[in-house]
Amino acid sequence: MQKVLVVCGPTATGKTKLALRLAKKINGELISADSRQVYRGMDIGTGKELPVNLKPQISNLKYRGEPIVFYSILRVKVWGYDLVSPTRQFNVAQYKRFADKILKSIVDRGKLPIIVGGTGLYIKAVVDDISTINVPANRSLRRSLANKSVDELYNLLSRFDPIKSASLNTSDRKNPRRLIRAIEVVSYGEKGRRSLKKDSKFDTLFIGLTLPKHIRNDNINKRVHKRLHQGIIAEIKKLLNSGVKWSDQSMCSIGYKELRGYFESKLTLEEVVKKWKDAEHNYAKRQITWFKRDQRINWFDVSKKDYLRNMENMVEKWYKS
RNA sequence: GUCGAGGUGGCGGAGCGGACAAUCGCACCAGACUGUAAAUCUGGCGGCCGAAAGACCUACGUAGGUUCGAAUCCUACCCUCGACA
Repeated sequence: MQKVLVVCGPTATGKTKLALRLAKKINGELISADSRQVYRGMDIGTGKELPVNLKPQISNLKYRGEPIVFYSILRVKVWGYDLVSPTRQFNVAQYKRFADKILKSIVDRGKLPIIVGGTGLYIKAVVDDISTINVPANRSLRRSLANKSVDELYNLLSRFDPIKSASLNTSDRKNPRRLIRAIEVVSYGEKGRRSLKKDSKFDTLFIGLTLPKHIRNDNINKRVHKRLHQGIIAEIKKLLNSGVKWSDQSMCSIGYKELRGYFESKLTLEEVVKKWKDAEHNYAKRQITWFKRDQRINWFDVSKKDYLRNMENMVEKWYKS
């Protein structure tokens, strides 16, 4: 069975660095599972591990008619950066199509695919698949539903798909985005749903990286300042000048959306930095909540002395088996 | 020093005699998640007991007072801010 290594966990734990190290050791290539690093020109704020002046290389693979680029970092190929323009929408389905293709290509070349990132849903889509992933967005439906209250949406869903509506938890019942998506899925009809195979087609090893909260938050705070020094403000200026709008999906990324208040002179840099840090802390928490549920993940506390040796032992043992 | 505004939970900020342990936002804690996922959404959030209902305690600058009852009214004092000196 095809082996796939997954390196996941909350932000600011050093996933990419670790994955690069492992890739060198066991001849792997990285596939970034990160919903923001897909955007071109958003480098500093999304934390792409790019050495200065490193240029992307063009592969012979295509995605939506365009050649897929990759970066060669420490002689390891890294895929998943710079997939689309930041003026575009992006979603799991697109990611899945891209990742499946790259994964196959890595395997074909006899290398080990290493999926690395903090976007749990993206990892899930590749490793476990998502049954309704092929139901496309229905713009006009979404538009017509946009102003409805959650109760109206819920009632609508109940009418079309009572089983689905009854199965929703109290949180999702009040989540307009999910309700609209659920309606979108029913209205697409049965052809949109496919049953998933119970058994994964991969032999997957999950490595999860953690840090005690105070260290993690400290890392995050330092990283915020680092990114400011690296020039995220200039990066945003450049994006705006090139036609990216604050309302674009890409710009609602942490770091960017907080800086908006500063750009519009509504907040001081200090206030913005505080918000930015808070947003990162909250994000890390959400990631932890997501990943915690996955029993397959082998967790390693990065602040512990022997974590590297223990983890590498585990990976090597799995790799050779 | 005088005049004016104000002092409320970790912070911002409502409340201005009973329905107030105190709207709401932030932070914080916990959770959800199947095409926006760095998104979106849910619950909790003074203390103590409790599964819960609920009880009790301590709280709206400090000290008194009025009242059956005060974060809300009165008095004095302390502090902050603005204006005038």
